[in-house]
Amino acid sequence: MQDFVREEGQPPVTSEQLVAQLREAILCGTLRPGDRLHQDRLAEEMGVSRTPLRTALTTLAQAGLVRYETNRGFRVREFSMSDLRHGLRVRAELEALACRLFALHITDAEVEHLHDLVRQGDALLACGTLRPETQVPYRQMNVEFHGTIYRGAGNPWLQSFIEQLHSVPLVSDRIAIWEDYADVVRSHDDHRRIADALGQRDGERAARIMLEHVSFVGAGTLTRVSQFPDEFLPPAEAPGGPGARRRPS
Amino acid sequence: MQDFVREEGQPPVTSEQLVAQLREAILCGTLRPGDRLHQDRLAEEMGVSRTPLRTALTTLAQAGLVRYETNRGFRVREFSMSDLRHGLRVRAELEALACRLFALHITDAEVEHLHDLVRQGDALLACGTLRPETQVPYRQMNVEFHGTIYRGAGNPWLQSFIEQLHSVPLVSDRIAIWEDYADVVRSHDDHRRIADALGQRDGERAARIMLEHVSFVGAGTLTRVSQFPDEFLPPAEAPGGPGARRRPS
DNA sequence: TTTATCCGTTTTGAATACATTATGCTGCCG
DNA sequence: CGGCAGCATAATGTATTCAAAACGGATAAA
Repeated sequence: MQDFVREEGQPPVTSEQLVAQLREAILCGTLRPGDRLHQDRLAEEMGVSRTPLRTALTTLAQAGLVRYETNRGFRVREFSMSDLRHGLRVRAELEALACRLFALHITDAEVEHLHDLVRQGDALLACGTLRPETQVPYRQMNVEFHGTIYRGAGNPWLQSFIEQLHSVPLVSDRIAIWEDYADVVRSHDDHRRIADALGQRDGERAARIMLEHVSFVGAGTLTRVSQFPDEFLPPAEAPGGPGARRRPS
Repeated sequence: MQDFVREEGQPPVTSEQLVAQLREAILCGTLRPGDRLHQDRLAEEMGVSRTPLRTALTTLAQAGLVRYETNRGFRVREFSMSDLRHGLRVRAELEALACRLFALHITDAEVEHLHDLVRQGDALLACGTLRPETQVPYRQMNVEFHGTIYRGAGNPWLQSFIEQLHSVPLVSDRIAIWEDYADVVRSHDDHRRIADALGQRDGERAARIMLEHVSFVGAGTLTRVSQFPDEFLPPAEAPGGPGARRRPS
């Protein structure tokens, strides 16, 4: 919530730290899509002046997390279903490309790391059902699996673009919504095959699987989002009443 | 270098205009890679205070045209050959994807526009040789051809990423270095075939040609750049003596 | 000769002050 | 009663000021 407030006598806050805090607040939903970002208010809450705050907001605007209109300030960006679909389409394609590139120079150690992550997932899914306490570690494993591949590709542009997409709330695997155990098993099996294909230096096959993998998982997420748009998408005015999310004045 | 100076009594300069001016200066080479961007000096040259200038520089840093180090200021980003190769690889792939997506919903009018651009190129190349005065219009045609496709794809993320790559000095077609007439003719023939394929709604074929097209033209550019690195790339430590643009390694 | 350190200068980063633009209300007019 | 002009308010954009960090050179010691 308003965990922005800075302790007294702390090292001075830099605008870079503000970027991190604001990004976190946006991705966590503390700041909701469409929210107006009053500079004076925010600056006071975060314990800085408007200057570094504006710097941070400018950075986030360029990164696409907030929108800016001249003389009308910043507000948290809203993502339409269309935005999400388009983002997923490109992410799928880029991560597939990452597979092709990675396969060209992947080391045995990297292959082993991927297999290791697959084994972690095996263990988490071994119980035969979706348990709440396995969600977080499974998600971590998933993020690490994808990250290993697109970082390993060794193309800084590719990495940058994929990371931009991963910072979009619902495009990232980070927020994949798992409901059906069978789907998770299938998705995890994709991981296994991708690791195998990369182990055999078959980038094309890995790319094909990755393309389908991201597309399928993303489609599932989008379907669930469209069923319950209130929980994920901006237009939903918080049902918790007007008192919710009130900032201290 | 300091052609920034603003007329007196003009409408106030916004930081967005500064972004445009600085981008232009960087892409044109007025500001050279590695150049330190002194805030006081630049601000005075451009007739504004440091505040909006810093905003503009922050934006450009996020866009990747300048580099920023805390407490050490901004400097024009240097691109290594590796950066350029990686950028081209991704651009080729993304523009190919744009072809596939565009083919799904391209209109007859859009097809006609592409054919029209091809005809413009035909006219410019009709004389059978590379004439200096045709370079600019040919380049404009080229930029418009590619832009029509990747904008027409209708995917904002894809468009954004491609445009990011086009703002990298040597990755963009904007700066393609044409030397061999035969190469230009071949490149132009690629355009013709891409337009044909899109006219037949054959996105796959258009994508294949586009991938090869961008790769081939880019490779040519990179080859020429590596032959005369001094003219395009920064790392060439000027052997012309210590007075020239010295930087600590 | 080389290296380390101190101190003044320069430059950046943040805070404050000022100007400009948008916003919202009131009151008047049709 | 609806609509619009005008003013008061608030919020943004820019300029200026202040503080902290980095740079550079001179000096002193090894």
